Amino acid sequence: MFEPVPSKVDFVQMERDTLKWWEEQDILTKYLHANDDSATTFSFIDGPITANNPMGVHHAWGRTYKDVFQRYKTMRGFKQRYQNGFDGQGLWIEVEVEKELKLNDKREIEDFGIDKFVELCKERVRRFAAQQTEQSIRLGYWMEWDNSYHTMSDENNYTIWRFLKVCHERGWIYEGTDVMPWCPRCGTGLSEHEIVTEGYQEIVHPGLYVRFPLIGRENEALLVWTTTPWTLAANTAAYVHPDLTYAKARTENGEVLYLLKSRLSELGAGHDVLEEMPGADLVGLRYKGPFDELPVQEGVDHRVVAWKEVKESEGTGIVHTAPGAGKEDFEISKREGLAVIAPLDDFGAFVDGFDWLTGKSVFEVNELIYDSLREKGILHRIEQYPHRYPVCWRCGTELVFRLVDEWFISMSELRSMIAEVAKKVTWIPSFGLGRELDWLRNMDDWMISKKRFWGLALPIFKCECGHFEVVGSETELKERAVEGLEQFEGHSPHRPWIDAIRIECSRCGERVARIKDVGNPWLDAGIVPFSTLGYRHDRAYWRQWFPGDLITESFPGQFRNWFYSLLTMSTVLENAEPTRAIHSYALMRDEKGEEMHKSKGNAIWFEDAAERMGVDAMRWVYCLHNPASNLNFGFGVADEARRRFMITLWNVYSFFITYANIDEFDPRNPAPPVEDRPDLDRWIISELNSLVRDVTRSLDAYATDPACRAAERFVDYLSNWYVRRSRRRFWKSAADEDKLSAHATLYECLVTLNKLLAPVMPFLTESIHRNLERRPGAAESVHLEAWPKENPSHVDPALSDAARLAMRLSSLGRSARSKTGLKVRQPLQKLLVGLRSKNEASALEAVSVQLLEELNVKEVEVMGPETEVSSFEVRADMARVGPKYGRDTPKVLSALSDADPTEVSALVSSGRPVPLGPYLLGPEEVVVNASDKEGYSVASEAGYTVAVTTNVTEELASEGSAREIVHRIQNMRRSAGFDISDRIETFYRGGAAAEAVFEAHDGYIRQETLSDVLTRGESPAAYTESHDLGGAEVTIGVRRL
RNA sequence: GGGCCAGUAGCUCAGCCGGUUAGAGCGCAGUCCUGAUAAGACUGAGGUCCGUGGUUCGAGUCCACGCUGGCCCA
Repeated sequence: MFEPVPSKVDFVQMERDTLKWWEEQDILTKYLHANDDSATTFSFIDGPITANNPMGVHHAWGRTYKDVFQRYKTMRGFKQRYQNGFDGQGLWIEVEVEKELKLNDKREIEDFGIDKFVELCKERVRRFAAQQTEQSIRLGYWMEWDNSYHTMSDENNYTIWRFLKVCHERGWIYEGTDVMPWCPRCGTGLSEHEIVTEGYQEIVHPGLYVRFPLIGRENEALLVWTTTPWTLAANTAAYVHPDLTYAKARTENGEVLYLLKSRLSELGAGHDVLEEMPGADLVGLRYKGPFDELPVQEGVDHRVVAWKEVKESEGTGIVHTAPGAGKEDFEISKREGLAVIAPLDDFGAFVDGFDWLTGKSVFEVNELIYDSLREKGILHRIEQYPHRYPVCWRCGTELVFRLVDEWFISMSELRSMIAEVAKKVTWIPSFGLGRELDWLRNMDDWMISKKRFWGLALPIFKCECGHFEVVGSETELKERAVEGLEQFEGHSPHRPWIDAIRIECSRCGERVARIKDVGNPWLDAGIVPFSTLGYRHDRAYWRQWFPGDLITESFPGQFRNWFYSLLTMSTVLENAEPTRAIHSYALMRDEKGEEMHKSKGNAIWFEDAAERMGVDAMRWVYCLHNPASNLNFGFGVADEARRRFMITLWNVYSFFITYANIDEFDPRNPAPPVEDRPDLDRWIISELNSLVRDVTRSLDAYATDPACRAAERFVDYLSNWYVRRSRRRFWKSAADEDKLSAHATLYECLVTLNKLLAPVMPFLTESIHRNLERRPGAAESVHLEAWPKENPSHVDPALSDAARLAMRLSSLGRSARSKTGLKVRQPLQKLLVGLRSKNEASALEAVSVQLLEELNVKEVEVMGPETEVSSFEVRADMARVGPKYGRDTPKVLSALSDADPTEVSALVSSGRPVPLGPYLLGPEEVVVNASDKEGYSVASEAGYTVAVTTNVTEELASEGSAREIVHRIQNMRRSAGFDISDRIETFYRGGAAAEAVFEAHDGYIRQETLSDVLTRGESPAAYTESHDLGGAEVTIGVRRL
């Protein structure tokens, strides 16, 4: 006996129960070790999740993929590592800890104590790692949770040292001066990766028009435009576009100004153009700078320089430049030999040499700058200028561009090496490779340093003498250390403890400290295929698991972040691909397709989602989706998944259990051989085996969506055709071979389907498995079962075709019937079927009984020429005609359209070829649709035609009434609260016509309603109702026997 | 300015190797069925498959050039 299954189900409660059962039975441990002795391995490398906040539903999406692929491979018998990872070093952690401590900037962190601060960072990571672990378990994500790796681990950090050492040995590490985007609050530079991700906001800045008086041209000035007033203090040059036309114009108040001709409107009305010239004519002119009185400006030669990127669409076409405060400006300054003035310190305040500006923040000097310009009489105008401007992606502070010393890995040699490695990876979706290569072509050298506290301690020791060294391991550090080892001992290789170490400069012998910088966090994640696989200590183990078989991560961003760092580090260390396949997916949006934001209120918390929609539904939505496109996620779509798929599946399962229990079906007994079962059974078994094949192929290719779509189609077949068509086989009283066959077939379908679904919906399938699978040798958990194997000998395309034909004809038949307005309960005499080709006649033969039942007709007949259908449409079957006749096709088509359709259809339906001038079309090459027929209701589609007779004879009407009566009695049985299998006595009383129906169909009514006897009259002991039967009143009573 | 991706029904999306009559779900209007039932089936309305040109007997599908949107880079 199976546990009875309620038709209504609380999936969420079921998930909680299943979680508890897994825990009690320690199923996870059994799963993790299921393939310990397997010779084949599958190496999944987990991209570490940032352990800085609770997990969201977008994380759940990615973690579902990770889980699904690993579960699938487990069922396939692959040995795996199941190691989860947490990412925990870097600025994003620092920012949150700063908020918790209410610290405002780097100086306050230093006052607070770097050691305490760093410990709190570690503590935060551990806290959220624990929470994310709990959430992941709720998601049904099965990993070896007490073996998760951390990027903040010593091993991870030291392995990065090893990588940096190799880079250094190849000469790729250098310290460079560059203008970098800089966050004055965080006091650190941002790499370009960080700035492009989420770094821009719409901000209103002043658009400032300033006159730069030309030297040697009295009363003439350049009209210059800028949106960053503070940079004027560091101005050293002005750009013009050499090819554009500039104008010299006199304004109403007599000033003579130069600017782009197309921007003359900036001067307002009433100006006179004195002269026009190309920008090239202005190049080389000298001007008086706006802040020449500042000490730093002493001796600076301000001149006009050509630059082809000057835009015509904004400003004046004359761009002020401060090479110490702009990235492109700095590059041009190197080319043109311009003076470079670096105005800002770490916190965005002016450095020494700026007189009254020194010590003031860039954010507070605008008014002072305007006053000074006004005083000098060179301020022309100020306007409001809204534009997109970069902000710090962690704290939202406006960035400044600042001249700094940072550490880089040179990409000039590596670039092409990485590209070659990238090509060895299978990218899913395939455009991933193109994106990665595009990034590789365009990227600059990799800036690896960050002037912060919590992160990889860059093992670079730079001496006053200019020499620097990279330490490659903890052993080397201890060997080289000449000071500070005692303070460091017992600590992780982090600031501040590691900063105590001094080594001896191998060039000059001085004692040298580590540079203060920490590392770019993508180093932390990129080293994982080495650090977590024992690269430094156990090469044999590492070789067993490297390269990985698969990683999966959200692609926006990762091409320049994790994918990039993985490829780079693996190229440097081994010149090998870190993973054989990279699976990636797009972004999650809300149900309306808008970005999810906590502040917008449309974000969904993982816990809410898990408790309201259930994680199986969530996982199903994820897996059904094409990962290359954004996923619009919410409660509505999950609800739909539950209704459309899960409840349908559950209903089939519940149906099976109900009848299996009634019939005491025992799956341990031998089932009838498949080849002896009826067509319907062999058909669904065939579909099942095709499903096994399709799902297996899809998951082998890391594609969940085609697998899920195939499963949906199968469940639809199972529910809306197999069970629907088999119901009477389960209802009937006789326990014969046919019934056993039906039970065995449905059982096999459910058990096999359940395994196929197990990776995607681990909870529902576990619940079904535990109830359904009682056979000897079955695993206690579905997740410990072996993956089903396709049995090709059970796949029969002819059965599939026949079933599809039956479904199609049924659908057309229902369409034809619905036009008559007669209920399906009313039997009709005849069904005429027009087939697309003669070959389908045998298929029709095979399914005609199903059609009779499904459409409630007495006979089915193939439509022939003798059936007098009044009008036909004939068409060529292009899939056959096109390839056969090639360029003659148009002639064949026109000949066919000229022919008489009635004659053509007569030939076709009798299976004879159709002569069309020089051509002879085979009957299978023509498609006939019949559109109308006297006395019939017709429906036609795609070459198939179905017609039903509309005439209801007295006999048919009586039978229809009998069916109606059965229907009413069935409902009464339910209203009376009888059990499905209760036997009853039925009483009836009404007019003569109605009573005649009972008498004429006595056997049928008794059989259908489990009535042992039909009694004319009424009984007080019976549950009694009055019914209107085609205008006549009938009183019916039912009594349990 | 360069690269990548997408554009199919009101919405969200399928559509394999080109086959002439393009599908699903949701939504809308209606009908039916119901011993799987807080489901299900069917019917209907709704489509210049972004545009233009090309290849082909035949193009939603392949090619070229555009347009629009998104992402990335400059």
